Amino acid sequence: MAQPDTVERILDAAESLFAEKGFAETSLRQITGKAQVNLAAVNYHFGSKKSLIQAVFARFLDPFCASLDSALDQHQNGDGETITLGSLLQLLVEQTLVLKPRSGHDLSIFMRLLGMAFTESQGHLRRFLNERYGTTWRRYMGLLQQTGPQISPVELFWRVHFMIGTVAFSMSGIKALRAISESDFSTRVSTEQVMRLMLPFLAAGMQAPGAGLELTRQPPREAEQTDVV
Amino acid sequence: MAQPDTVERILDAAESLFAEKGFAETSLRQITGKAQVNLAAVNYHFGSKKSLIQAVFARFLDPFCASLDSALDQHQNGDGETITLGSLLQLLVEQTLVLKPRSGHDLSIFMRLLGMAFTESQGHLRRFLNERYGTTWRRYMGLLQQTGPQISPVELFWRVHFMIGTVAFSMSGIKALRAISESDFSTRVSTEQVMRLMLPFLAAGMQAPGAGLELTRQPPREAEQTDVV
DNA sequence: CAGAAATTCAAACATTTGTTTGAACGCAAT
DNA sequence: ATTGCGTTCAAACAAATGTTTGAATTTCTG
Repeated sequence: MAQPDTVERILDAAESLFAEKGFAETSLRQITGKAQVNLAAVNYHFGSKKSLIQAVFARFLDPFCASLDSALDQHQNGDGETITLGSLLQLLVEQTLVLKPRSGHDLSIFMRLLGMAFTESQGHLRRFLNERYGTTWRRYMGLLQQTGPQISPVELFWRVHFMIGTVAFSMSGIKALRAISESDFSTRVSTEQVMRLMLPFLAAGMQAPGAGLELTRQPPREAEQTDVV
Repeated sequence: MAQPDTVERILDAAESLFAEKGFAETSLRQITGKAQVNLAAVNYHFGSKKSLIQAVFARFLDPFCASLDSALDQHQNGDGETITLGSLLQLLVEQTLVLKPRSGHDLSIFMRLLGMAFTESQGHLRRFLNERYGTTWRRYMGLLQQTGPQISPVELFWRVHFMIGTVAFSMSGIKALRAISESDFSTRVSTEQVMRLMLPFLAAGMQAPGAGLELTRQPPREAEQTDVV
């Protein structure tokens, strides 16, 4: 290796560009340009643009899920302490904040990418993430259900995604939103402050009484290209 | 005009394709293919792909904002009745549901596009929407503030966007999410049911006590390419 | 019906995209 | 020094994209 890790520089550039403009709107030439490496470097080191996208996610989701998993281990061995919804959410926030240290890593980039993982069409991404992090995710959801909230599993499932939506969306547009917020209220807010503003909103939402909706169980339909997360 | 409105067919195809795959990932050839019109028709009728994107938004935001505006008129003339946060939200939901009637218009498409309007990089879109619907939007935000919630204007501002995030995100991935929900719980939920599940979550979140954050007023920074919504 | 205007169409255009190629380079080990 | 290997580089490639063109066709109008 000649330059201080070409691979890392590509990942850095790709990460921030993806978060800023999306996958399709970001060209390899922009990435290699920003990273100051040769155009062919991406295909040499990663094989393809798709693989690069997956690598970007793997770089922060690998440590995140590992760290979350062990934190869950530790939490479950808390000698009989009942696991509460609050503690599970708190744990998630902690793991998220711990992750930050890497150089210019604004928390918003992390969240933005996470949101894109759900939103974007990119079928290959969803498959990749599901294969690689599905078990951790399902474990967390399972624990969440075990806290015995006053709502049904289905409603809990949706509420978790409502929560993700709030976070992902706010962090997605945070740059533009912050600009409006500033110009309208002459008040500057940091990414962390926005997250802190989010907490009471989310907590209240999660603990709200159920919708009392009659959700009738039905036999699953014939498989219909269920490209599940 | 020869075929049953080429323009309309293009808009229909573009709308559903955009909602499904995003702007950049949708090519004019896919659109014209689905609409069964000639490739050149888009540039002939709309001028460019950008203009087509704006036209797609205008088609449902024009009536929506007009209808919302008059509903606000009517609401404000409610002989002294105090406007509550609840009534304002309720009003928004009503206007949204009224909009549905057009043919195959799943509510999710509407919401998905709305979310994309905030999220996507597409600078031209944000400018277009701000110019065209900014006043209605600011009016609504103003009324929301006048309901005198227990939180600061800044926090209210962010909460509204948290709310939008919940809706937009859930509706964005609703197809995939619904698939998971079905396979995990053998329970089928409609788009409207998801929205109804959302209500208690959102209501509780909006009415939650403030974060109690010290947000210090600061002089606005030098204009920094503030490409505001 | 005839002419004009509007629309559709197939073909081509110029760019941009991701990817591949083969030579040049750098640096370790023999 | 020379060999071998991993890496970088400039150049080119095929495919796809948005757009334009000019003739053909349809629709409207006088």
